[in-house]
Amino acid sequence: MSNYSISEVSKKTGLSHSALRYYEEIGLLTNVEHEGNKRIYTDEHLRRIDGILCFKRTNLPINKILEFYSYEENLEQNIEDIIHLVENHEQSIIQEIDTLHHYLEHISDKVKYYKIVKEALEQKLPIPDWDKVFGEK
Amino acid sequence: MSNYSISEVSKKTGLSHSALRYYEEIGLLTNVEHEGNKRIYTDEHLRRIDGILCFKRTNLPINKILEFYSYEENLEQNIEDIIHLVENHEQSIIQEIDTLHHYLEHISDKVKYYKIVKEALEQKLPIPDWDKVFGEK
DNA sequence: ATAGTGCTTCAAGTAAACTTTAAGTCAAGA
DNA sequence: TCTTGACTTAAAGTTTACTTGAAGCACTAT
Repeated sequence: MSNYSISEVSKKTGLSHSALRYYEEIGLLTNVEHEGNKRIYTDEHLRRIDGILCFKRTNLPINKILEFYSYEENLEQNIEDIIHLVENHEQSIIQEIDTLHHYLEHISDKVKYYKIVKEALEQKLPIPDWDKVFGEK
Repeated sequence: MSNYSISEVSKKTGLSHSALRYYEEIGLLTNVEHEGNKRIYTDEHLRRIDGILCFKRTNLPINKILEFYSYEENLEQNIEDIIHLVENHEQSIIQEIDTLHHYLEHISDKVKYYKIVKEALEQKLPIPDWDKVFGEK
């Protein structure tokens, strides 16, 4: 169990100093001790930050992340809510992956199309229509 | 080739009236004619909006979308840039899908964990540690 | 004649998630 | 002793992508 300065935590987590202070201010990081006038973070904090980043990188808004950790304070009483929250989030990630897959195809088509356009331009041929390349609709 | 009022376009695309006006204001929707004092959208506009939404839903920021359509104005001159833009975007979508898959596993573990916790609570057993359920690290 | 509907403009307001700035504390090193 | 560097606080500022509000025009229905 070691202690870390804000700079060390920033390096380890990729979060800026100001973001770390912001998280503390809004109550997302709690129990940050001060030795003299300096913050001290523990391994416990690092684990919490890992959790936060897991939620954040999957686009759970901060107020929901706050909600999650507030439920965790009293698991017994909030077990239903916490399961609800993480299950919902799981579904929204699955949904988002699906959406991205769907639109990725369109974007890949655009890549193909503009490469064909480039070829045509280089050979001074007429620029082919999208519909001619991919068919109507 | 038909014409559409702002309300019809809003219904068809899911974009709000104000969003449509905003897109016009920033130059993302161009050549919107006014008959009397009313906007008229064409099939051309609907196609453009489809394109915009494809980019938007894959998290391409609006200024990049603007950039894309400004390149399109002069394909010949900007073909390299446009290919660059769509290829970059394609990669960032692939990357994002990957990230989501990665964190989805963690979230699914959380779902499992809290369901086990719920069982334990119901049977008045001690709440198992995360590490006991999933192993260290 | 009046009310309602659907549109218009322009300016100001909003939410999320930080960042920036200004002013100050504290300990170590030259 | 003085300076440097890492830290502190509190308040104001930033960005993105819109939304909201106020005031007004044009047409239709009563």
